Amino acid sequence: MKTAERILVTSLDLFNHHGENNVSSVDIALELDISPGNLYYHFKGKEVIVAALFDLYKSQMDKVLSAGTSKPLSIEDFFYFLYLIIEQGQLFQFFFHNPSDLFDKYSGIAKPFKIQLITLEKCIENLLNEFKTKKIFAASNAQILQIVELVGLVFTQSANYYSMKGQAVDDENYLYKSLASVLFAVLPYINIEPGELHQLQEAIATQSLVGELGDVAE
Amino acid sequence: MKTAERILVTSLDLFNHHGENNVSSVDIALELDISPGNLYYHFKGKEVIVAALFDLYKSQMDKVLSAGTSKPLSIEDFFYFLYLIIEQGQLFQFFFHNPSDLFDKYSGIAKPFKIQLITLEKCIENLLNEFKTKKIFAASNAQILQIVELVGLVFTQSANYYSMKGQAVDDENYLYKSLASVLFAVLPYINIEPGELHQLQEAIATQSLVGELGDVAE
DNA sequence: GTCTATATCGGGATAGAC
DNA sequence: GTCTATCCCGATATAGAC
Repeated sequence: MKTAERILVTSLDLFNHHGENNVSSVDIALELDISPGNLYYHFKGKEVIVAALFDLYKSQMDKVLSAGTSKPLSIEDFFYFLYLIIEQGQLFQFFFHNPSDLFDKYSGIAKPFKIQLITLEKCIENLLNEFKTKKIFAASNAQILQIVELVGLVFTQSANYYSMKGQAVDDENYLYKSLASVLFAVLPYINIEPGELHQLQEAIATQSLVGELGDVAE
Repeated sequence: MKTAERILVTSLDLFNHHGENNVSSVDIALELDISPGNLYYHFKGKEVIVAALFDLYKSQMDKVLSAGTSKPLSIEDFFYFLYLIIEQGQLFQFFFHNPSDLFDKYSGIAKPFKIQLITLEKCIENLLNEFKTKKIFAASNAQILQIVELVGLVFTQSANYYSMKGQAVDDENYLYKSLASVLFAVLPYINIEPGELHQLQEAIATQSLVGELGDVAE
Protein backbone atom coordinates (compact mmCIF):
# COMPACT_ATOMS: atom_id res chain seq x y z
CA MET A 1 0.00 0.00 0.00
CA LYS A 2 1.27 3.45 -0.89
CA THR A 3 2.05 5.82 1.96
CA ALA A 4 -0.72 8.23 1.02
CA GLU A 5 -3.29 5.48 1.21
CA ARG A 6 -1.90 4.14 4.47
CA ILE A 7 -2.20 7.60 5.93
CA LEU A 8 -5.88 7.75 5.03
CA VAL A 9 -6.68 4.30 6.40
CA THR A 10 -4.82 4.90 9.64
CA SER A 11 -6.27 8.38 10.09
CA LEU A 12 -9.80 7.09 9.63
CA ASP A 13 -9.19 4.40 12.19
CA LEU A 14 -7.70 6.79 14.74
CA PHE A 15 -10.39 9.40 14.15
CA ASN A 16 -13.15 6.85 14.60
CA HIS A 17 -11.69 5.49 17.81
CA HIS A 18 -10.50 8.63 19.54
CA GLY A 19 -12.33 11.45 17.79
CA GLU A 20 -10.75 13.73 15.22
CA ASN A 21 -10.17 16.31 17.93
CA ASN A 22 -8.01 14.01 19.98
CA VAL A 23 -5.76 12.83 17.18
CA SER A 24 -2.87 15.12 16.24
CA SER A 25 -0.82 14.94 13.08
CA VAL A 26 2.01 13.62 15.21
CA ASP A 27 -0.21 10.83 16.53
CA ILE A 28 -0.95 9.73 13.00
CA ALA A 29 2.70 9.85 12.01
CA LEU A 30 3.66 7.94 15.13
CA GLU A 31 1.10 5.23 14.49
CA LEU A 32 2.45 4.80 10.98
CA ASP A 33 6.11 4.95 12.03
CA ILE A 34 6.80 7.84 9.75
CA SER A 35 7.91 11.36 10.60
CA PRO A 36 5.57 14.33 10.91
CA GLY A 37 7.47 15.96 8.08
CA ASN A 38 6.74 13.03 5.84
CA LEU A 39 3.09 13.17 6.72
CA TYR A 40 3.00 16.80 5.69
CA TYR A 41 4.64 15.95 2.43
CA HIS A 42 1.64 13.81 1.49
CA PHE A 43 -1.15 15.79 3.13
CA LYS A 44 -0.69 19.38 4.12
CA GLY A 45 -2.37 19.02 7.49
CA LYS A 46 -5.42 17.28 8.87
CA GLU A 47 -7.72 19.47 6.84
CA VAL A 48 -6.68 17.75 3.63
CA ILE A 49 -6.95 14.33 5.21
CA VAL A 50 -10.45 15.01 6.46
CA ALA A 51 -11.48 16.30 3.04
CA ALA A 52 -10.13 13.16 1.37
CA LEU A 53 -11.99 10.98 3.86
CA PHE A 54 -15.17 12.87 3.18
CA ASP A 55 -14.81 12.25 -0.55
CA LEU A 56 -14.45 8.58 0.21
CA TYR A 57 -17.52 8.61 2.44
CA LYS A 58 -19.54 10.42 -0.16
CA SER A 59 -18.60 8.13 -3.00
CA GLN A 60 -19.42 5.01 -0.98
CA MET A 61 -22.68 6.39 0.30
CA ASP A 62 -23.68 7.46 -3.19
CA LYS A 63 -23.14 3.92 -4.38
CA VAL A 64 -25.47 2.60 -1.70
CA LEU A 65 -28.09 5.24 -2.39
CA SER A 66 -28.18 4.64 -6.12
CA ALA A 67 -28.43 0.90 -5.51
CA GLY A 68 -31.49 1.57 -3.38
CA THR A 69 -33.24 3.75 -5.91
CA SER A 70 -32.47 2.00 -9.18
CA LYS A 71 -35.22 -0.57 -8.86
CA PRO A 72 -38.39 -0.93 -6.77
CA LEU A 73 -37.81 -2.28 -3.29
CA SER A 74 -39.91 -4.49 -1.07
CA ILE A 75 -40.30 -3.51 2.56
CA GLU A 76 -37.72 -6.13 3.44
CA ASP A 77 -35.33 -4.73 0.84
CA PHE A 78 -35.95 -1.33 2.32
CA PHE A 79 -34.69 -2.40 5.69
CA TYR A 80 -31.67 -4.04 4.18
CA PHE A 81 -31.08 -0.78 2.38
CA LEU A 82 -31.21 1.05 5.70
CA TYR A 83 -28.85 -1.54 7.09
CA LEU A 84 -26.30 -0.70 4.39
CA ILE A 85 -26.68 3.01 5.01
CA ILE A 86 -26.16 2.68 8.73
CA GLU A 87 -23.18 0.44 8.10
CA GLN A 88 -21.57 3.05 5.86
CA GLY A 89 -22.18 5.73 8.45
CA GLN A 90 -20.52 3.56 11.04
CA LEU A 91 -17.39 3.20 8.92
CA PHE A 92 -17.03 6.99 9.08
CA GLN A 93 -18.34 7.48 12.61
CA PHE A 94 -16.02 10.34 13.41
CA PHE A 95 -17.92 12.70 11.11
CA PHE A 96 -20.91 12.35 13.40
CA HIS A 97 -19.19 12.76 16.75
CA ASN A 98 -19.19 16.52 16.79
CA PRO A 99 -20.26 17.89 13.44
CA SER A 100 -20.57 21.51 14.51
CA ASP A 101 -16.96 21.62 15.66
CA LEU A 102 -15.85 19.72 12.60
CA PHE A 103 -17.62 22.10 10.26
CA ASP A 104 -16.13 25.05 12.11
CA LYS A 105 -12.61 23.74 11.77
CA TYR A 106 -12.95 22.40 8.24
CA SER A 107 -15.48 24.65 6.70
CA GLY A 108 -14.93 23.09 3.29
CA ILE A 109 -16.88 19.96 4.10
CA ALA A 110 -19.79 21.62 5.91
CA LYS A 111 -21.93 22.27 2.86
CA PRO A 112 -21.26 19.00 1.01
CA PHE A 113 -21.86 17.01 4.16
CA LYS A 114 -25.22 18.62 4.76
CA ILE A 115 -26.19 18.13 1.16
CA GLN A 116 -25.26 14.47 1.40
CA LEU A 117 -27.44 14.06 4.48
CA ILE A 118 -30.38 15.83 2.90
CA THR A 119 -30.02 13.71 -0.23
CA LEU A 120 -30.14 10.61 1.89
CA GLU A 121 -33.28 11.75 3.66
CA LYS A 122 -34.94 12.75 0.42
CA CYS A 123 -34.17 9.32 -0.89
CA ILE A 124 -35.88 7.66 2.06
CA GLU A 125 -38.82 9.99 1.72
CA ASN A 126 -39.22 8.95 -1.91
CA LEU A 127 -39.12 5.29 -1.02
CA LEU A 128 -41.80 5.75 1.61
CA ASN A 129 -43.95 7.60 -0.90
CA GLU A 130 -43.56 4.73 -3.33
CA PHE A 131 -44.75 2.31 -0.68
CA LYS A 132 -47.66 4.59 -0.09
CA THR A 133 -48.56 4.46 -3.78
CA LYS A 134 -48.39 0.70 -3.69
CA LYS A 135 -50.77 0.74 -0.72
CA ILE A 136 -48.46 -1.21 1.52
CA PHE A 137 -47.86 1.84 3.61
CA ALA A 138 -50.33 4.41 4.93
CA ALA A 139 -49.23 7.74 6.30
CA SER A 140 -49.88 11.40 5.72
CA ASN A 141 -47.14 13.57 4.26
CA ALA A 142 -46.52 15.09 7.67
CA GLN A 143 -46.14 11.63 9.15
CA ILE A 144 -43.73 10.62 6.44
CA LEU A 145 -41.62 13.67 7.18
CA GLN A 146 -41.66 12.78 10.84
CA ILE A 147 -40.49 9.28 10.06
CA VAL A 148 -37.75 10.59 7.81
CA GLU A 149 -36.58 12.90 10.56
CA LEU A 150 -36.53 10.08 13.06
CA VAL A 151 -34.52 7.95 10.65
CA GLY A 152 -32.09 10.83 10.23
CA LEU A 153 -31.80 11.22 13.96
CA VAL A 154 -31.18 7.53 14.48
CA PHE A 155 -28.73 7.34 11.61
CA THR A 156 -26.63 10.31 12.68
CA GLN A 157 -26.90 10.26 16.45
CA SER A 158 -27.57 6.78 17.82
CA ALA A 159 -23.88 6.10 18.30
CA ASN A 160 -23.49 9.27 20.34
CA TYR A 161 -26.50 8.37 22.41
CA TYR A 162 -25.26 4.90 23.27
CA SER A 163 -21.76 6.08 24.06
CA MET A 164 -23.24 8.80 26.24
CA LYS A 165 -25.23 6.27 28.22
CA GLY A 166 -22.03 4.34 28.67
CA GLN A 167 -23.49 1.21 27.22
CA ALA A 168 -20.63 -0.41 25.39
CA VAL A 169 -22.62 -1.36 22.31
CA ASP A 170 -20.38 -3.24 19.95
CA ASP A 171 -20.45 -2.54 16.24
CA GLU A 172 -22.81 -5.34 15.37
CA ASN A 173 -25.34 -4.75 18.11
CA TYR A 174 -25.29 -1.12 17.26
CA LEU A 175 -26.53 -1.83 13.75
CA TYR A 176 -29.38 -3.97 14.98
CA LYS A 177 -30.42 -1.57 17.68
CA SER A 178 -30.54 1.28 15.20
CA LEU A 179 -32.54 -0.76 12.74
CA ALA A 180 -34.92 -1.85 15.44
CA SER A 181 -35.58 1.76 16.39
CA VAL A 182 -36.41 2.66 12.82
CA LEU A 183 -38.59 -0.37 12.34
CA PHE A 184 -40.40 0.46 15.53
CA ALA A 185 -41.24 3.92 14.27
CA VAL A 186 -42.36 2.69 10.87
CA LEU A 187 -44.28 -0.37 11.92
CA PRO A 188 -47.58 1.23 12.86
CA TYR A 189 -47.95 2.54 9.33
CA ILE A 190 -47.27 -0.63 7.43
CA ASN A 191 -50.22 -2.33 5.80
CA ILE A 192 -49.41 -6.00 5.62
CA GLU A 193 -50.28 -8.98 7.72
CA PRO A 194 -49.05 -8.06 11.18
CA GLY A 195 -47.50 -11.46 11.72
CA GLU A 196 -45.22 -11.07 8.78
CA LEU A 197 -43.50 -7.94 9.88
CA HIS A 198 -43.42 -8.62 13.56
CA GLN A 199 -41.36 -11.52 12.45
CA LEU A 200 -38.95 -9.06 10.91
CA GLN A 201 -38.92 -7.00 14.06
CA GLU A 202 -38.29 -10.11 16.08
CA ALA A 203 -35.44 -11.00 13.76
CA ILE A 204 -33.88 -7.60 14.23
CA ALA A 205 -34.43 -7.59 17.95
CA THR A 206 -32.80 -10.97 18.32
CA GLN A 207 -30.06 -9.91 15.95
CA SER A 208 -30.44 -12.70 13.50
CA LEU A 209 -31.15 -10.18 10.82
CA VAL A 210 -28.45 -11.24 8.42
CA GLY A 211 -29.92 -14.70 8.14
CA GLU A 212 -33.35 -13.26 7.56
CA LEU A 213 -32.50 -10.48 5.20
CA GLY A 214 -29.18 -11.37 3.73
CA ASP A 215 -30.52 -13.26 0.73
CA VAL A 216 -33.40 -10.90 0.10
CA ALA A 217 -30.90 -8.27 -0.82
CA GLU A 218 -29.01 -9.97 -3.59
CA MET B 1 -23.84 39.23 41.68
CA LYS B 2 -20.70 37.80 43.21
CA THR B 3 -17.78 37.13 40.88
CA ALA B 4 -17.94 33.36 41.42
CA GLU B 5 -21.54 33.31 40.33
CA ARG B 6 -20.88 35.57 37.36
CA ILE B 7 -18.16 33.20 36.25
CA LEU B 8 -20.57 30.28 36.29
CA VAL B 9 -23.30 32.10 34.39
CA THR B 10 -20.93 33.43 31.76
CA SER B 11 -19.16 30.10 31.37
CA LEU B 12 -22.44 28.30 30.84
CA ASP B 13 -23.43 30.82 28.22
CA LEU B 14 -20.13 30.60 26.37
CA PHE B 15 -20.04 26.81 26.59
CA ASN B 16 -23.56 26.52 25.21
CA HIS B 17 -22.88 28.83 22.31
CA HIS B 18 -19.40 27.81 21.27
CA GLY B 19 -18.90 24.40 22.84
CA GLU B 20 -16.83 23.77 25.94
CA ASN B 21 -13.91 22.76 23.74
CA ASN B 22 -13.75 26.10 22.03
CA VAL B 23 -13.86 28.24 25.13
CA SER B 24 -10.59 28.76 26.97
CA SER B 25 -10.16 30.07 30.50
CA VAL B 26 -8.86 33.27 28.95
CA ASP B 27 -12.01 33.62 26.85
CA ILE B 28 -14.14 33.43 29.97
CA ALA B 29 -12.00 35.97 31.79
CA LEU B 30 -12.07 38.27 28.77
CA GLU B 31 -15.84 38.11 28.50
CA LEU B 32 -16.14 39.04 32.16
CA ASP B 33 -13.51 41.76 32.00
CA ILE B 34 -11.46 40.13 34.70
CA SER B 35 -7.95 38.73 34.54
CA PRO B 36 -7.13 35.05 34.01
CA GLY B 37 -5.40 35.10 37.37
CA ASN B 38 -8.55 36.27 39.03
CA LEU B 39 -10.53 33.53 37.35
CA TYR B 40 -8.13 30.98 38.73
CA TYR B 41 -8.51 32.45 42.17
CA HIS B 42 -12.19 31.50 42.13
CA PHE B 43 -12.10 28.29 40.12
CA LYS B 44 -8.92 26.36 39.65
CA GLY B 45 -9.47 25.64 35.96
CA LYS B 46 -12.35 24.68 33.73
CA GLU B 47 -12.64 21.31 35.38
CA VAL B 48 -14.02 22.88 38.54
CA ILE B 49 -16.35 25.13 36.57
CA VAL B 50 -17.77 22.22 34.62
CA ALA B 51 -18.26 20.24 37.80
CA ALA B 52 -20.13 23.13 39.39
CA LEU B 53 -22.33 23.48 36.31
CA PHE B 54 -23.12 19.80 36.42
CA ASP B 55 -24.23 20.08 40.04
CA LEU B 56 -26.53 22.89 38.99
CA TYR B 57 -27.92 20.84 36.11
CA LYS B 58 -28.48 17.86 38.33
CA SER B 59 -30.27 19.77 41.04
CA GLN B 60 -32.59 21.49 38.58
CA MET B 61 -33.34 18.32 36.70
CA ASP B 62 -34.01 16.47 39.94
CA LYS B 63 -36.56 19.11 40.84
CA VAL B 64 -38.38 18.59 37.55
CA LEU B 65 -38.27 14.82 37.88
CA SER B 66 -39.66 14.76 41.38
CA ALA B 67 -42.43 17.16 40.34
CA GLY B 68 -43.37 14.69 37.62
CA THR B 69 -43.49 11.67 39.88
CA SER B 70 -45.06 13.05 43.02
CA LYS B 71 -48.62 12.81 41.77
CA PRO B 72 -50.40 10.96 38.96
CA LEU B 73 -50.20 12.68 35.58
CA SER B 74 -52.62 12.85 32.71
CA ILE B 75 -51.28 12.31 29.21
CA GLU B 76 -51.34 16.05 28.71
CA ASP B 77 -49.42 16.57 31.93
CA PHE B 78 -46.97 13.99 30.73
CA PHE B 79 -46.15 16.02 27.66
CA TYR B 80 -45.78 19.15 29.67
CA PHE B 81 -43.45 17.19 31.91
CA LEU B 82 -41.39 16.23 28.85
CA TYR B 83 -41.45 19.86 27.82
CA LEU B 84 -39.86 20.86 31.11
CA ILE B 85 -37.24 18.16 30.83
CA ILE B 86 -36.25 19.16 27.32
CA GLU B 87 -36.15 22.77 28.41
CA GLN B 88 -33.76 21.96 31.24
CA GLY B 89 -31.57 19.99 28.89
CA GLN B 90 -31.50 22.93 26.54
CA LEU B 91 -30.26 25.24 29.30
CA PHE B 92 -27.23 23.00 29.63
CA GLN B 93 -26.84 22.08 25.97
CA PHE B 94 -23.09 21.95 26.06
CA PHE B 95 -23.10 18.73 28.08
CA PHE B 96 -24.71 17.02 25.11
CA HIS B 97 -22.51 18.36 22.34
CA ASN B 98 -19.74 15.85 22.72
CA PRO B 99 -20.20 13.79 25.84
CA SER B 100 -17.48 11.26 25.14
CA ASP B 101 -14.83 13.97 24.89
CA LEU B 102 -16.26 15.73 27.90
CA PHE B 103 -16.19 12.59 29.99
CA ASP B 104 -12.63 11.92 28.88
CA LYS B 105 -11.46 15.35 29.92
CA TYR B 106 -13.50 15.63 33.08
CA SER B 107 -13.81 12.07 34.23
CA GLY B 108 -15.42 13.16 37.46
CA ILE B 109 -18.77 13.89 35.88
CA ALA B 110 -18.95 10.83 33.62
CA LYS B 111 -20.57 8.50 36.13
CA PRO B 112 -23.00 11.00 37.70
CA PHE B 113 -24.10 12.21 34.31
CA LYS B 114 -24.91 8.73 33.09
CA ILE B 115 -26.74 7.96 36.28
CA GLN B 116 -28.79 11.11 35.88
CA LEU B 117 -29.74 10.13 32.35
CA ILE B 118 -30.69 6.61 33.34
CA THR B 119 -32.76 7.96 36.22
CA LEU B 120 -34.62 10.20 33.82
CA GLU B 121 -35.35 7.33 31.48
CA LYS B 122 -36.44 5.06 34.31
CA CYS B 123 -38.78 7.80 35.38
CA ILE B 124 -40.39 7.98 31.96
CA GLU B 125 -40.65 4.23 31.82
CA ASN B 126 -42.52 4.24 35.12
CA LEU B 127 -44.93 6.87 33.89
CA LEU B 128 -45.68 4.88 30.76
CA ASN B 129 -46.28 1.80 32.86
CA GLU B 130 -48.72 3.76 34.99
CA PHE B 131 -50.61 4.80 31.88
CA LYS B 132 -50.67 1.19 30.87
CA THR B 133 -52.21 0.21 34.19
CA LYS B 134 -54.83 2.88 33.73
CA LYS B 135 -55.59 1.43 30.30
CA ILE B 136 -55.02 4.69 28.50
CA PHE B 137 -51.91 3.29 26.93
CA ALA B 138 -51.30 -0.10 25.36
CA ALA B 139 -47.83 -1.37 24.66
CA SER B 140 -45.70 -4.38 25.47
CA ASN B 141 -42.71 -4.00 27.76
CA ALA B 142 -40.40 -4.21 24.78
CA GLN B 143 -42.34 -1.45 23.07
CA ILE B 144 -42.18 0.71 26.16
CA LEU B 145 -38.43 0.28 26.28
CA GLN B 146 -38.24 1.25 22.64
CA ILE B 147 -40.23 4.38 23.29
CA VAL B 148 -38.07 5.27 26.26
CA GLU B 149 -34.96 4.84 24.14
CA LEU B 150 -36.40 7.09 21.45
CA VAL B 151 -37.25 9.72 24.02
CA GLY B 152 -33.70 9.50 25.33
CA LEU B 153 -32.33 9.85 21.84
CA VAL B 154 -34.53 12.85 21.09
CA PHE B 155 -33.78 14.46 24.43
CA THR B 156 -30.02 14.12 24.22
CA GLN B 157 -29.32 14.37 20.50
CA SER B 158 -31.97 16.36 18.65
CA ALA B 159 -30.01 19.56 19.00
CA ASN B 160 -26.95 17.93 17.46
CA TYR B 161 -29.03 16.55 14.65
CA TYR B 162 -30.59 19.88 13.74
CA SER B 163 -27.30 21.73 13.93
CA MET B 164 -25.74 19.05 11.77
CA LYS B 165 -28.39 19.51 9.11
CA GLY B 166 -27.66 23.19 9.23
CA GLN B 167 -31.24 24.06 9.96
CA ALA B 168 -31.04 27.05 12.22
CA VAL B 169 -33.71 25.91 14.64
CA ASP B 170 -34.23 28.57 17.27
CA ASP B 171 -34.65 27.66 20.88
CA GLU B 172 -38.42 27.72 20.86
CA ASN B 173 -38.92 25.76 17.66
CA TYR B 174 -36.44 23.26 18.91
CA LEU B 175 -38.59 22.46 21.91
CA TYR B 176 -41.68 21.96 19.81
CA LYS B 177 -39.96 19.86 17.21
CA SER B 178 -38.52 17.59 19.88
CA LEU B 179 -41.89 17.25 21.56
CA ALA B 180 -43.56 16.52 18.26
CA SER B 181 -41.09 13.71 17.58
CA VAL B 182 -41.83 12.12 20.92
CA LEU B 183 -45.55 12.52 20.53
CA PHE B 184 -45.33 10.97 17.11
CA ALA B 185 -43.62 7.89 18.48
CA VAL B 186 -46.05 7.54 21.38
CA LEU B 187 -49.27 8.31 19.55
CA PRO B 188 -49.99 4.89 18.02
CA TYR B 189 -50.10 3.38 21.49
CA ILE B 190 -52.44 5.81 23.14
CA ASN B 191 -55.97 4.65 23.82
CA ILE B 192 -58.17 7.70 23.79
CA GLU B 193 -60.40 9.25 21.23
CA PRO B 194 -58.12 9.89 18.28
CA GLY B 195 -59.47 13.37 17.78
CA GLU B 196 -58.46 14.49 21.20
CA LEU B 197 -54.79 13.77 20.89
CA HIS B 198 -54.38 14.67 17.29
CA GLN B 199 -55.45 18.02 18.55
CA LEU B 200 -52.48 17.96 20.87
CA GLN B 201 -50.21 16.94 18.06
CA GLU B 202 -51.59 19.71 15.94
CA ALA B 203 -50.98 22.13 18.77
CA ILE B 204 -47.38 21.03 19.07
CA ALA B 205 -46.83 21.05 15.35
CA THR B 206 -48.18 24.56 15.05
CA GLN B 207 -46.23 25.59 18.11
CA SER B 208 -49.10 26.88 20.10
CA LEU B 209 -48.36 24.39 22.78
CA VAL B 210 -48.01 26.81 25.62
CA GLY B 211 -51.54 28.01 25.18
CA GLU B 212 -52.81 24.46 25.03
CA LEU B 213 -50.79 22.98 27.84
CA GLY B 214 -49.75 25.88 29.97
CA ASP B 215 -52.72 25.82 32.32
CA VAL B 216 -52.93 22.06 32.47
CA ALA B 217 -49.60 22.05 34.18
CA GLU B 218 -50.25 24.30 37.14
C1' DG C 1 -10.02 39.90 45.39
C1' DT C 2 -7.74 41.33 41.66
C1' DC C 3 -3.96 42.35 38.68
C1' DT C 4 0.48 41.54 35.56
C1' DA C 5 3.95 38.65 34.22
C1' DT C 6 5.64 34.47 33.16
C1' DA C 7 6.49 29.38 32.83
C1' DT C 8 5.10 25.22 30.54
C1' DC C 9 3.23 22.28 27.32
C1' DG C 10 1.22 20.34 23.08
C1' DG C 11 -0.29 20.77 18.40
C1' DG C 12 0.35 22.71 13.76
C1' DA C 13 3.47 23.83 10.39
C1' DT C 14 7.80 24.37 7.63
C1' DA C 15 12.87 24.51 6.07
C1' DG C 16 16.55 22.10 4.58
C1' DA C 17 19.51 17.93 4.62
C1' DC C 18 19.62 13.18 2.92
C1' DG D 1 10.00 10.30 -0.20
C1' DT D 2 11.64 10.67 4.08
C1' DC D 3 13.99 12.53 8.03
C1' DT D 4 15.53 16.03 11.86
C1' DA D 5 15.29 20.37 13.75
C1' DT D 6 12.86 24.16 14.72
C1' DC D 7 9.34 27.84 15.06
C1' DC D 8 4.92 29.64 16.21
C1' DC D 9 0.91 29.78 18.72
C1' DG D 10 -2.83 29.11 21.92
C1' DA D 11 -4.24 27.09 26.28
C1' DT D 12 -3.29 25.90 31.08
C1' DA D 13 -1.44 27.16 35.20
C1' DT D 14 1.06 29.78 38.84
C1' DA D 15 3.87 33.42 41.38
C1' DG D 16 4.04 37.59 43.41
C1' DA D 17 2.72 42.56 43.57
C1' DC D 18 -1.23 45.67 44.76
